[in-house]
Amino acid sequence: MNTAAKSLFRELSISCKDCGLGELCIPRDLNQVDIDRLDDSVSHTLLLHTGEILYKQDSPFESLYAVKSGSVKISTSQEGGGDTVMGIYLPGEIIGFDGLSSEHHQCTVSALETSSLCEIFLDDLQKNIPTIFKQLLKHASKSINQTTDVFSANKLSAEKRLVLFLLDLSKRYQQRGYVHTEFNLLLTRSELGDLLDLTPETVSRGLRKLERNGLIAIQNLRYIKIIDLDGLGALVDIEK
Amino acid sequence: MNTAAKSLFRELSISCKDCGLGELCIPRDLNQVDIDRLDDSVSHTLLLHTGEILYKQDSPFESLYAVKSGSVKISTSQEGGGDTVMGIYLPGEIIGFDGLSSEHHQCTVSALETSSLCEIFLDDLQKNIPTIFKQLLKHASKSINQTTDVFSANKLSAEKRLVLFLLDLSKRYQQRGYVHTEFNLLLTRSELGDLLDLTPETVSRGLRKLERNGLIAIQNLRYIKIIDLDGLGALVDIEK
DNA sequence: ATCAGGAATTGATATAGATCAAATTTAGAC
DNA sequence: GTCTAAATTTGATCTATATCAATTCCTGAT
Repeated sequence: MNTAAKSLFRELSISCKDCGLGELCIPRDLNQVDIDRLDDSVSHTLLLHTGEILYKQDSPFESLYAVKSGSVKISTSQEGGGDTVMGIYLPGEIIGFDGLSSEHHQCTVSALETSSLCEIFLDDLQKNIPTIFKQLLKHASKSINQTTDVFSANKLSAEKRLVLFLLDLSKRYQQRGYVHTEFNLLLTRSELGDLLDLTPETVSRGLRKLERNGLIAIQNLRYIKIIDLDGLGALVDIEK
Repeated sequence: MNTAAKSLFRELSISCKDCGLGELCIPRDLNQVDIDRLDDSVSHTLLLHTGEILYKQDSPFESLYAVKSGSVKISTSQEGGGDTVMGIYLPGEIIGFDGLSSEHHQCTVSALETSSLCEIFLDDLQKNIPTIFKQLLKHASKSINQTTDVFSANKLSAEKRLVLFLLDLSKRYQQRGYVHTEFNLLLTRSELGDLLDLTPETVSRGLRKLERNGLIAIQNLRYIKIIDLDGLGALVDIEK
C-alpha cells in the first residue's frame, strides 16, 4: 500500500465467497476450495474517500486492487504539467496492471467517491492458486480492450464520443445491477474532456445539446438521466 | 491456429533456450528447468509472409504468439467499413491478449514482412510452469502501457505524433539490437495515419517537412534514415 | 521492359473544435 | 446562511488538419 494511502481504514472483513460482486470480480470458474484460498491472498477492505489516492504514478508496484464499491479514476501526469484522466473503474474491475511491467505504476489512481477496494497480493496468489492466473490475464486483457475502445473512438466527432461514453457507463452500471438510465457522471467537464480528448467547453456544449434535443436530462451538473436510450444509440450506430 | 493461416509453414524447431531473443521474450527470471518446460508449451516456429493473416477479428482465441522475427500489425475493422491499424509488434513482443477476455479476438493480426512466430499454448503453460504466469501478466501489462502511450499522444500536434512514432520505433529497434538510425517504416502513409489518427496527406506533409528540415531522409518512400536524433527529440521534449 | 493501379505528393478550400473572454452557477469553508 | 473560488456556460474568433482534387511516383504483374 502506498504511503499516500496511509489514511486508509480497514473495514470489517468480508470474504470473497460472500462478496456481492461474485462473478464480476475474480471468482469465475473457481471451485469452493480455490475461493477459500483466494481469501488468503486478498486483503478486505480498504476504504478511500473522495479524492484520496490509492497509488501515485512512479510509485513501486506492490499489489493489484479490485474495486469493491464506489469508483476510482486513473490518470497520468503530463510533462506539460496537468493531469490527464485515462479512465474510470467501477465495482468488480481490477486495477494496477499498469505497474506490472516496469514494477512502477504508470498512472495515479484516486477515488471519485467514497469507495472500497480489495488488495490482491500477487505472489501469495501465485503460491495459493496457480490456476487463478488465467483469470487475472483475462482481466488484464479486458483492460487492454477497454483502452483500445477509447482509442478507436477518437476519430469520431465530439458528440459521438460523448454519447459513446454515456452509453458505455450506462452499460457498465447495468452489468453491475444498478439503474442504468440515471447515474452520476463522476467527472468534471474538464476531466471528461481529458478522457475524450475534448475541451471542457466542447463537453459542456455537447451535453447541453443532447439535453436540448430531449435525449438526456442533466441535474445538478453531474447527475445524468437518460431519457431516450434508443435515440442516443441512433446517434452512434447508424451513419459512419 | 486460424484457418486463415493454413499456409503457415513449420520451420526447423529452435528451442527457447537457444532463441536469440532471450530476455526480450518470456524467459526472464526463469531457471533452466523452467525454460526447458517452456519449450513443451511453445510451438516453434510459424512462418508468415507479407500480408498473411495470423488470426482474424472475432475468431476464437486459441493461443498467444510471440513475434520471433519480422513484424506484424494489429488492426480492427470499423463499422464504417475500413480497417484501423492499432499498432505494430516487433520481435520479443507477445500478441493475442486481445482475445483472452471474451475468448474471441478483438483484432486482426497480419504480417508486415516475412515473419516467424512462436505459438504459446496457454493451458499447457499453466500446467507446466505455474510461475510463468507473472511473466505473461507483465507482457499483458506492457501491452496496456503501450496502448495508453499512443492514447496520450493524441492531443499533440500532427508533427509531434509523427516524431514520437519515429522515436518509439527507433528505440524498440535499438532494444532489439538492430540499427536504430535507419529502418523500414513498414506502414503505408495511410496505415500510419490510422495509427496516429491523421490523414495520409497530413502524414506525407509531416514526413516531408521533417526531411526538408534535415532531420530525416526518406528513401523509396518507406525507408527512413534518422539524421538528427537530438533534433527530433527536441521537437517533442521541450515546449508543451 | 512495359503497363496499370495503387500510393504518395502537392495545392486550394472548408470546418470542427480549440482558444480566448466574460458572465453565471455551484459547492465547500467558515 | 454567507462568502469565495472553482466549475460551468455561452459567445466570438482562430487555426490545425480534414477534405477535395489533380498530378506524379512506385511497384508488382505480365
